[in-house]
Amino acid sequence: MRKPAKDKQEAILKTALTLFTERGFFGTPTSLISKEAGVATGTLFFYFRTKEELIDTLYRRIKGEAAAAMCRGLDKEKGVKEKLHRIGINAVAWATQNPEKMKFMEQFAHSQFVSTTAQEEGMSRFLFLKDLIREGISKGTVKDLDPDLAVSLMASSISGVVARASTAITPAEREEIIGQGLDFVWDGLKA
Amino acid sequence: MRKPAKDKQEAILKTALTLFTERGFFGTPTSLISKEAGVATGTLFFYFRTKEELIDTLYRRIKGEAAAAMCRGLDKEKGVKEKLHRIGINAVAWATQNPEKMKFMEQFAHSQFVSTTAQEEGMSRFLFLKDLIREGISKGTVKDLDPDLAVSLMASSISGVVARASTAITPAEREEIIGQGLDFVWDGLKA
Amino acid sequence: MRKPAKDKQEAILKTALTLFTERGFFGTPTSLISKEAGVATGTLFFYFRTKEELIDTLYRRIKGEAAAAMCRGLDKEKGVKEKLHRIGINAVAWATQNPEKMKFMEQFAHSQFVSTTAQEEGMSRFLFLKDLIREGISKGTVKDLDPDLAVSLMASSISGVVARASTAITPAEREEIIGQGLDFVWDGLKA
Amino acid sequence: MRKPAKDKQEAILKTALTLFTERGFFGTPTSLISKEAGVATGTLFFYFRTKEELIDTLYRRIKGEAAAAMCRGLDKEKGVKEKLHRIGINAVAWATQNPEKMKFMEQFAHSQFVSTTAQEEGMSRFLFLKDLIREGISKGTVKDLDPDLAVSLMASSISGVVARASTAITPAEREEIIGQGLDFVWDGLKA
DNA sequence: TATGAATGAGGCTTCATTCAT
DNA sequence: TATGAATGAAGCCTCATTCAT
Repeated sequence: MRKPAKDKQEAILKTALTLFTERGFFGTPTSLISKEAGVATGTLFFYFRTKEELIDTLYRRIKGEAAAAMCRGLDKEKGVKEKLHRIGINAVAWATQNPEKMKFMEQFAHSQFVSTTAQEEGMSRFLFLKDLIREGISKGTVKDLDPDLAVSLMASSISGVVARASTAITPAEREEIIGQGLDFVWDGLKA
Repeated sequence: MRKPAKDKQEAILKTALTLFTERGFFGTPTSLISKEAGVATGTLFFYFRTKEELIDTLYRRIKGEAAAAMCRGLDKEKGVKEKLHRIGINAVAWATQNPEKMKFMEQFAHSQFVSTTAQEEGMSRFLFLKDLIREGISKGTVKDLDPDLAVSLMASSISGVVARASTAITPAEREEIIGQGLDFVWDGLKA
Repeated sequence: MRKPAKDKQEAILKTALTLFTERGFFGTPTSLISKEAGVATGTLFFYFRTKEELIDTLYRRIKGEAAAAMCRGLDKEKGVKEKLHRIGINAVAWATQNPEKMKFMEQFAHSQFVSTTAQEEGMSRFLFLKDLIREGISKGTVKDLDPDLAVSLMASSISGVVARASTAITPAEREEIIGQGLDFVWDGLKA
Repeated sequence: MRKPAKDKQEAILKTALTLFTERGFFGTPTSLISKEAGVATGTLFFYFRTKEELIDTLYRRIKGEAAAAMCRGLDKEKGVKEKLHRIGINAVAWATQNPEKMKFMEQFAHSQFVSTTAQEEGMSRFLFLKDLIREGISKGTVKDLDPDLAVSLMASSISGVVARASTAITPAEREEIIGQGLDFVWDGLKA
């Protein structure tokens, strides 16, 4: 029964994500991860040399997933405004549908001590956003502001929207909140 | 030799703030805090029953300081727009001038496992902001959006501005960034 | 009852010596040392940062003791022969009376991986032996051989004597063995 | 592709010898041995039931080799003196030419916790030496000393010679050292 | 108030060994 | 014969916390 290769690795990653978001990186012993994942302690360290490597791997995966989700259907949009809007919708949708992953990423971003390599590597995936902002500025659709600031503001605003949206009671209310949030961002950016 | 009592407590708090922002809550042993603060290990636990209590105390203090800083000169402003602008300026100024404290608060906000009591208590200090937003909406100066969302967006945007501002090289550049950031917020909120 | 300072440190060193000689460095968990010494696990690491540091400390101590024992009464002897003889007697006597310490040192000397610093430092204590050999050579009492070789041969021969002496049944037999061993060394060295 | 079977077993033994002398028994994980030997972890345990058995096998082999080397050309020598001298030359030559194996044997001899069976079995190969000493004593060529002591002294002296010889810089220097060492032994033993 | 030696639960990681293939 | 993923006991060490002084 040693067939389903990598099955255990997946189980570990999945369990780790849940536990980390529930209890934090430091509140989650590796022993608990392996127990909940149904594998031996040694198995975790067979797939990930250290706890930190496990966290990093998780981060890279999720960051990739998020980046992919944000770009979904992006090529169908023509104007900068539409593209930014689509990105916003995608981002908020992904974050709302994957609250654990969102929480994980925020925890990661704000934790000292965890590998900065992964942090920087993750950022590189969002360079296209900066380019989009630049394009908007040159076309006169977007205000003439610092592109890095614009990216930073978009990211943090989405965070803010998601935080509020997650306390919404009805789906309708949540939709409403999300719509208002995206308007805020666009009104803040447009020329 | 006539050191005012509580001197050591202050030393502990000050040292803890620095170490926590440098190394994170979990990367900072209490033994290191006491050593760097120049007191014995036991002394720390004389003033704070647990490490968590030390963190909480620090949080409450800083949150109070931040709230006070945000309100500075607020009564001199008349309109809602002016008031919101002043709050924004104050907030960004405080965060920029107290990067350690800002970093501490963000770390605190995103760490599971640390007391939620302090977290909620801290939030209560910002209720006045919500009232201000409501006032703006009723007067027609501010968009008709969910007040909680507005507060959340303001807070996260300020975070975004500060993150970008902290990478600015010249003071002039920083001022520029801050100005653009505040414009973003207001344009996003105004009716 | 926290008075007898350093008492626990001594207990740890003493227990460690016994256990290391009985079970080897690697066959002796630090947890066993602390248990047998009647202290908490943490206490061991309060006095010695690592297991290796404990081993090193023990080594340095014992090496110092051995060196001191070898020199006992040395100034009363006049000729080189008498001095070498006294050193031999002292060395064998010490080793025979401190079998644990002797075993510890041999184990240490032959274990890879343990700090070489202590090993070299220990050697320096025996430089006087080399000088004595040199003196004997120049006076024509000792054969003209390489002084380093002579020191090495003395040390290893003493090891050989002790190994055999430790299997002696009666004290008289042991004395006989020791006498023969010392004769061997001197006959091997004399001009 | 027609590799003679047992090829892997040889590779394991060879690699193990090198690693053990470089890093010690406990500093060498079986996983490292198999990796360096180019075989799977399981393969090592196919040929040797336990790590200890691997060490024992290595020990027995090397001890046999050493014993054989010591006896080389022994039947051509007539007198006891000549025989002892030949043994000495052979022993030192073997040890000098096989430093890894020598180091391995010394490490083995001084490590507690490793099987004593092999240790005793190995000793039995050197009984002929004791007989030779006895013969020398009865013929009046060798001092009248305890034969066990004599064997012990010869073994340890050879160890001492090798230790010093291994730090020699030129081959000529080494030859010189070895010659002096053998003289020491004989002068120490002769009647 | 202040000290710092002492505690011990618990964390991360290693590694000899097994076993299904 | 040979593989290597999987196991889990056990090791070293950390660190929040206590308490006698």
